[in-house]
Amino acid sequence: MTQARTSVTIEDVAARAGVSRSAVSKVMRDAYGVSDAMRAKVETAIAELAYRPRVSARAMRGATYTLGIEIPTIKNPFFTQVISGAAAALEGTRYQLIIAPAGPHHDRGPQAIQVLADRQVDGIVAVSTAVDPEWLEDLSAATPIVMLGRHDASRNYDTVVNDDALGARMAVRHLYDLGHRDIAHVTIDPLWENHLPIGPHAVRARSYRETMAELGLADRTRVVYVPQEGGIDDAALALLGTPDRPTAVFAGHDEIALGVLNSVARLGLTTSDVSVVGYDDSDVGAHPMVALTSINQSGTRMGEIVVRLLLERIAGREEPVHEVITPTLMARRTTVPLASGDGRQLQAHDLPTQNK
Amino acid sequence: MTQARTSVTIEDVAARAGVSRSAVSKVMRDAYGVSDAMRAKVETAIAELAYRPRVSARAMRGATYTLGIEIPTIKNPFFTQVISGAAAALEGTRYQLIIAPAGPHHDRGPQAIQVLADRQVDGIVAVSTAVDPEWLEDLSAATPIVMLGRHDASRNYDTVVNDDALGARMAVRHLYDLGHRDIAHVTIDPLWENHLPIGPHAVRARSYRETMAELGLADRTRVVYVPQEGGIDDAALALLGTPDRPTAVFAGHDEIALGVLNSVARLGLTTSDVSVVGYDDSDVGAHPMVALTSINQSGTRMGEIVVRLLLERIAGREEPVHEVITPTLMARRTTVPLASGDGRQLQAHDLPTQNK
DNA sequence: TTGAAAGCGCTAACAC
DNA sequence: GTGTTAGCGCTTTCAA
Repeated sequence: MTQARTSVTIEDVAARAGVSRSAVSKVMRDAYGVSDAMRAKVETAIAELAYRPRVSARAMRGATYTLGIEIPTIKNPFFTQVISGAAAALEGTRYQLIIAPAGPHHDRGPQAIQVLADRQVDGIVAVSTAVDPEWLEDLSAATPIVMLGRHDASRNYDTVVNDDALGARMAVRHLYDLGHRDIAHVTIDPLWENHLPIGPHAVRARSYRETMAELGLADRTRVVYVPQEGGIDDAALALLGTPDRPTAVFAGHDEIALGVLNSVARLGLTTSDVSVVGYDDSDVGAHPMVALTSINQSGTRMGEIVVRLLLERIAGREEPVHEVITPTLMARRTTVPLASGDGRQLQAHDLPTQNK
Repeated sequence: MTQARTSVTIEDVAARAGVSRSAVSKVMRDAYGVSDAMRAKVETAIAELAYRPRVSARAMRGATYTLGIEIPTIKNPFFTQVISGAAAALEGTRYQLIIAPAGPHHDRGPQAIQVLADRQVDGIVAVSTAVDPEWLEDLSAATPIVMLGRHDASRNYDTVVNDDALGARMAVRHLYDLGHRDIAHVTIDPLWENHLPIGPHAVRARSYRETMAELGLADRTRVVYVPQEGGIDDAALALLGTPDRPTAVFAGHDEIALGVLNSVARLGLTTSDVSVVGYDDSDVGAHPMVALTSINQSGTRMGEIVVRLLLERIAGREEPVHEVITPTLMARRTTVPLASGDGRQLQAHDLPTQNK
């Protein structure tokens, strides 16, 4: 009885409407050369049969009208912001978005991108920087690609990056201006980024070192690496559990910053003991109960830009575009002047400013 | 010069290996009847040419080895937990996961599911309850489907639900045991669930009412609806900004609970004035700086189960399965005894308790 | 303006 | 054990 697993094809629609398959195809893609009468007939038949063209079949000749986005992990809210922005930008177009998460293993980025390519998407947004440039060149020859957060330039693919060097500098200087000198940087293990110096975290780390040096704090420079997922707490506890703990931490992203705050709390400390700055300005961090000072790089906006660039590429643009976003510092309660006692939690004293 | 946009096909591999296309196909699917010698030759050719079979072409005859998951919004961390669980369960299989977010519009669930069906995925996990049962029957006749959080039963699709009635009861009783009588429920607008009484939030709301009635608090019952995305703060401010504000709030999920806490803070109140319970036990809520009391329904575990059921269906199971998960209460700092004093953050006044 | 026909890259009978 | 062949559902020349 169950006819099951068989669905209506373009052939059925053609029969119902009393026209040819190609006629139906033309109507669907509103191609040139269809009379109003035929269009009406076909559209009726489509509606009556609830016909849905199969993307797979279509992919063999034409486009899939699908854009794919690869993200390292769905757990990091910055990436969900990007996705929201991208989805919003696609609203009203005939393109759909599918998402491929790379997951917890630090070498799965290329695999997730490949998953999208195998599915013949019309364009790919990729976030992982752990991708071999050569492989990327090949891939981008066959499919339009936009890389997010990759600090290099290629003739074949577009890039959208935040000015990570500036963001890191702002974070460090903000802490410095509050009187902090012992400023550590906690960031993700560079293994994740395949040791390439072009990922956002590599750039932030470099800028952190440079800024510390500029401020005459080269000897106070301390970088701690944490695994991509999990393990943040252990690393933070180790850093903060020692007598010579830093008075401030600049975290590579908000998730790490939250882990650091977690450890601060577990050690019975407060943000008067350890100031914390994050990166991404996620909703969670912005919540009044957390009030995390953070660098905003507007994931939503980046998502929108990324989609725009991809659609331009699909429409035929050949020259590469490399967009740079300027970040903003959002000062909140997790950064407080050094050596302050507290009210809400702080009063002002003067800080020894040892500028040159 | 750029040969571009043309890639290696099964034909090329066959030629390189000096065998037929079907031989290559068999090796790829490790089907029966290939000599070791041939296998070796073919595998070499595949590697040398970096051949990737096209999922679209494969979809026309066989399987896509792709599972699709539809979620209402990527912003709700519970869904990202489910995705993580599902992805983990797929590790080591040849199946891939793609994600289709429905986005901010409350009627886009079916559309997102359709996106997956159009792409010929081998199975679909769907979360939206705003789906016409009849349409679902049709779809599930053609593609294996597991519905998450849908409190109904069908012969064609499997379901995985949390015992939402129990969870809501636990939340209300927990507050009651702390002395609260004025307990409001803030949940998402039922429009989102298409007015069907089978969605998790509808069930929680019903259970809330019933539990209140059982406790003799029928006249204290108060339900406030908020839009799916955004608008939580406004609704919460309106609820808490009045003199007869409730002393406790049971929120439909953690995101809403965070919004309520946000409003609590903005009104200059603390959780000593208003206790808050959430649902989902998200990472954010569990953070020590938030310490949200919540009902845990283990999204990760649900994701794993959902994948297992789907793979069983694909393997041929016909009889429907309906799994029910038992939730757990995680008591944390956002729920405090009514009228308690205490060190951390509050002074006591006495409240007029007008019990029957 | 319309339709016939030739594939797209792959799988699965079926022959050899 | 291996190759031949017939499509899967669609788009796209190219004739009519």
